[in-house]
Amino acid sequence: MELEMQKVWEEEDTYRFNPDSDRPLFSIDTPPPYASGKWHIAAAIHYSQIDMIARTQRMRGYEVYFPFGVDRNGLPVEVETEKRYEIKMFEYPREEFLRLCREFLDEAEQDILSIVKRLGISADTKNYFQTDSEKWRAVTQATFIDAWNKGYIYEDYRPNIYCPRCRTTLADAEVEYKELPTRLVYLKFKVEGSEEEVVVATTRPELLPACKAVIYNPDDERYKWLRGKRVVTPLGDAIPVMEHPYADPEFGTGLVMICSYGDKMDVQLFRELGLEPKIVVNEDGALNENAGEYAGLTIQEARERIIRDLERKGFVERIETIMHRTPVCWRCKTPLEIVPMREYYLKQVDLIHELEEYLDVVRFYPEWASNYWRDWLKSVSSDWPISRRRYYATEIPVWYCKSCGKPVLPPPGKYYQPWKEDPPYDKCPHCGSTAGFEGEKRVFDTWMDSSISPLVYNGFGWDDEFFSKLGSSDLRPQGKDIVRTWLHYTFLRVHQVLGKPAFKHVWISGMGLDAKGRAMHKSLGNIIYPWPLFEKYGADAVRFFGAAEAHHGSDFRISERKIEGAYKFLQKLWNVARFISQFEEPKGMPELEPSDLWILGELNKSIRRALSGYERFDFFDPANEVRIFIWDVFAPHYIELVKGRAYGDCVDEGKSAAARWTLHYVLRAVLRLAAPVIPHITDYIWRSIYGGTVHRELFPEVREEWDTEYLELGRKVMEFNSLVWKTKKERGMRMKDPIEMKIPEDLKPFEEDLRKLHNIK
RNA sequence: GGGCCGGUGGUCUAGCGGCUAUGACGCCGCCCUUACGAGGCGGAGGUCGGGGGUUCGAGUCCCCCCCGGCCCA
Repeated sequence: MELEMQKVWEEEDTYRFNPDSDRPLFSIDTPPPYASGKWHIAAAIHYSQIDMIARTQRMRGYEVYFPFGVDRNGLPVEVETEKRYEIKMFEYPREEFLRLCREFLDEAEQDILSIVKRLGISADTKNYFQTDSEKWRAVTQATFIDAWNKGYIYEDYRPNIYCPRCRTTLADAEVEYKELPTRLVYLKFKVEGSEEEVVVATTRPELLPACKAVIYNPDDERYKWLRGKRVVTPLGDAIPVMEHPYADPEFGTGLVMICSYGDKMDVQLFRELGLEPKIVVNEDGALNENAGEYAGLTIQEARERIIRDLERKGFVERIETIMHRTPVCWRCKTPLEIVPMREYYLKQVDLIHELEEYLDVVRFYPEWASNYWRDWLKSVSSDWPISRRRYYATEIPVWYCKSCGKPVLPPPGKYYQPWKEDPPYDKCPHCGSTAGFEGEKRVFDTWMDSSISPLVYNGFGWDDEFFSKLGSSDLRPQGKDIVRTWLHYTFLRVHQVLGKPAFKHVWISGMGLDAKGRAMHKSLGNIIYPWPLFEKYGADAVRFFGAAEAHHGSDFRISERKIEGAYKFLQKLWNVARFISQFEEPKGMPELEPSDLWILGELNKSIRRALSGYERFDFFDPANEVRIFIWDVFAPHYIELVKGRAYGDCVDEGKSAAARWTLHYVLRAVLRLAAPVIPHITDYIWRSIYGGTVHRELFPEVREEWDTEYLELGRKVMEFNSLVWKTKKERGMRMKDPIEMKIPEDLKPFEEDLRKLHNIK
């Protein structure tokens, strides 16, 4: 049934976006999933929730632009490709390596697209975007050229976080921390001009050649006497002893050696203390000539060697093994180094204040999720290094004049590959030389591409007319884990390009966890794949679970039990619809009976709750409200109550019509209310009973004239029903058996329906 | 170490100072038969994360701590 619906939607293009519609436009900045590896169920649910947003907006009267894109740039695919073919990127021809990456991406992409389609996601997957397409990359480069012209780009030589394995610099956001066992080596330093010794503990003995100072905490009385003195390292260098609060008296001996560079703190201390760095680690992760006899060794080798040497010479007091919080590469988990390199930077520090103002105008769902971004803005302290020494990414569109060496940029609008192409000019604008140009070999950080998604999707740089209608996207839906990267960078970049907030609405979701509450990771082996669940329960059941399981914004645990429960609810809905479909729907509204007014009042209540949930893009209330209404109220009480009347058993035609009319009215309302969450079954029913598609309908409205006193009485009817059923059971009677019962005075209006239902004499 | 969010029976959830703490899913009995492999009736299951305090009275307000998730240092 679901597959059948999906085919119909595709054939009739149900969700086609018409930019010239007279409805207000609403555009969604769909997260482009990364095309590597297989999707787990949490990702599938995330995208179906985003789909619910799109469907909600359609039913609220918007013309919704819901594009789809696939992220194909960057490290992960390079790593996967290296693994699959057992090759090393830098030892492989660049062109050829790119081809292998593309092959891998095409496969992964198809896997994702098939899941997206199976979920019934109403995005435009026919014309999907790819972040590595010429179209997208040309826009990335155009916005870079724009930023360059506006003075946001600069190149600087400074310490960078560097992954020796991936041979690239990393942004702060790409650094992870891992507790790793490390040896803490206690080294003896001599105090200059005396025979006294002090002991310094370090996890990085191989950086001893780069050691430029030793610090202690100003509150640490043990070392006050060292103030102003110098100490001699085991390698014979005399270096100053300084006070700095960074030194933790509890760690090691309380003395810390400062080297260029062991970690980010070293970088800061070198600056603060005015020390001259001595660089000993090269870009390939090996020590250089500054390391003296250790030159040419890798960091690991140098560490072993220096420990051995120093032990032999008696400089090692002792060695402890500790758990140390080590910065590692987010992708390959290799411990990171700090290496000074020349890199391009995009300014952001100067703009933080302007971005903070957006916190007041952009609406976050849930409201408190804005804290994620607010906190990050507070802690941004350096500009964004945007160049990378990798292959599979957008090239930096710069050539350098072979004569004067100055950078020259091409005009925006085209996709450039400077490492293999000639520039679109032959004379240097700086020196006039025609000596030719050297193409830039570096590429961009992939967030440079993804951070302009709301521009690319909406036509910026490739369809001006389209873009003029849409502007930047209206809503960004995404997970909370990438606020400081994707969300932050998008606001930054769009601000630089347009001078406006990228979005009006930002929707932040929690994470789907496994049954024990852990995130799904390959390494944990706890990944739940979606296909078996689709086959057993269908996409709607999975979607319903995704909506009804937890409030928006909080993490939720995946439970097959609950998905099964959702499936049962869908069955119930199906049968309710089947029952109602046997009755003809009366044309005009007949005069309604108390029972009818009661259920319509209940319906009002449910519509109110559901719509207020939809307004917040929170599907918890809508899903649960519909379920409770159908399952606990409408089916067991109202339908039972009016069954006889609907069939027309010994009642007049008007009363029968009232029941039939109400049944259909409620069904129509409920189907529309549930359509964003469970699009397949609702449309299937809608089409077979009423014709047309439910997905082009609007949400049902509250009709206040139905907020009557029967609403309250109806609750009593439900209690009375229970009482009758219980009494019959106690007396060992069958449900159909006639019974003598007194109907409470206040339920008189319902008397006729009640008598029929319970066969009351 | 800091920030944010959260912590109510196995799971999700109502509750926003006041009766013996909701409801759902799941579980266990019994019953029934239908628009429905569904339903009806009953049942087991909770120190409301812990400890203090405010109050006549606290999941509900305040403080401290613990745990989980995410992020940062």
